[in-house]
Amino acid sequence: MNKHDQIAGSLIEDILSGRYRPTERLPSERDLAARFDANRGAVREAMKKLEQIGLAEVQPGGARVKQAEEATLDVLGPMLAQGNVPDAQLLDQIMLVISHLMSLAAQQTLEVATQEELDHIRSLVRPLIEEDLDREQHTLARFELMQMIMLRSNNLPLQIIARSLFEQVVPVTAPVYRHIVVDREAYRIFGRQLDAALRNRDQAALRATFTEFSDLNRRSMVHAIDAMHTPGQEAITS
Amino acid sequence: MNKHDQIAGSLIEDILSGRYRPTERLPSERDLAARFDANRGAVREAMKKLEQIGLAEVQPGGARVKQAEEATLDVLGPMLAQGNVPDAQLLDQIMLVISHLMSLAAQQTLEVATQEELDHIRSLVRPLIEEDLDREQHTLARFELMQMIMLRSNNLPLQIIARSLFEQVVPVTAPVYRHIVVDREAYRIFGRQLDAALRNRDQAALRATFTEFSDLNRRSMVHAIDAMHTPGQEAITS
DNA sequence: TGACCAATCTGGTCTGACCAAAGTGGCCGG
DNA sequence: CCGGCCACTTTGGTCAGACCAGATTGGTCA
Repeated sequence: MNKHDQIAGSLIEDILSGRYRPTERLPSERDLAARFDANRGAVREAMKKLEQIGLAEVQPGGARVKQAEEATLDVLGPMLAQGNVPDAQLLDQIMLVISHLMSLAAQQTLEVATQEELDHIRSLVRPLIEEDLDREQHTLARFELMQMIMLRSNNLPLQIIARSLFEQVVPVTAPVYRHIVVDREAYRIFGRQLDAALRNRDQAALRATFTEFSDLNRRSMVHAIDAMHTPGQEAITS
Repeated sequence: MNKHDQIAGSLIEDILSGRYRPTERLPSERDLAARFDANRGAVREAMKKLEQIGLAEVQPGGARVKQAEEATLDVLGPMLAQGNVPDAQLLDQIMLVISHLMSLAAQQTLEVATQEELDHIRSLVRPLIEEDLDREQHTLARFELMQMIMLRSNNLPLQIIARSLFEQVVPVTAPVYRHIVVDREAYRIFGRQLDAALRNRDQAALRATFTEFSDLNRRSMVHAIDAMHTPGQEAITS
């Protein structure tokens, strides 16, 4: 791995775990270079990364630690990655936000999308209702549906936020997916409601349904993580 | 100004204005260094910034331009700053998202905040109802109220997203504020509804009211920008 | 014509140096 | 003994030059 990524990762972990506290000064770049047996340039790259994430503020005279509330979205990934199992509460918060953004996107889509585009979206809903997809296919179909709705909302900020959140969440949740139980029947019901709302161009119904749809994703995810905390018989194969 | 910020700014403008198109290769760092009469290190810093914003992808072999949909939230600021007057549609989209996030935050706050915290929030609503604030004070009071609700929602991702969006919006909208007409009476009405919803811990009412509250902010902002497009002097009708 | 290969170009990294500004501690005057 | 001032040290910021590994490219040869 890159040396500056190692350094950044180590510093991020130090900060998130509380070994360096907000407003505290970080060691000087030269000291860090010595500690990590690295070039000062490598340390500077690492500090740049910390600054980008929003965990540190680098100024002539020294760098200071900032608190998570002042950070950027990029801090969520490292925060989730702390510990063996992703933090369920934080993940729940993220997915709650995603859920509401999806709902907003659906509403926007209904406002601006052409009939053809709506029909295309409905064609993405159909497999969730009719076909008997395995877990992977089902997950893929859900993602595709959400992506398309985001795209058709034609709302750039919305798209960017949603994608950024997904990028933070996906890497840490990927290993969780094998623990997720897909409630196909629930998705079928929501699929039918979604389809009807799209067909009738019913904003209120669409919003409500989509909120439930996203919440279903959310609950099953958080549920799977809780299950990982209390491992059952499923041994993790290497 | 920093040389690498100049370079980054110039490149960002080039990309956003379409002089470099997505998937196109950017000139090599050495070429850019020559063009801007700068050190390659400075160019590299600039490229790091482009990468952070998400407008370029730097790889061994060359850097390529990415499209805005693949960028990060940080791209919104530069996008808004393009042109003399902020893009009204983009700003409207951002504030629509903010509006919904605020509504979500209000709902969350109602769920998790203590009675004392709720009372504190109500005390922030009161000036909007009772006192006769000038434009600046009124704006400040609104900001303070929104910040507090975000804080009390106790939802880190929500706080981060909202703050990030504000950071993108505030610099470009600051000069707009003098054109904003504050509809105090409308705010009074919403203030009373907000206060009632907080007092009764009425989630539905709070969400609905807060959506309207945020939408009022949104509309007045977009309206002010439209006004800037057609300056007051009734010179020539095109 | 198509596959292969070598020259070249690219970003990635390192070294070492100098500068301006912020932080530090000692010194001097009150 | 205390407080303000000043010089010194440390810090990040910037630059120049060099080398490396991998990607790109264009020519060559089968």
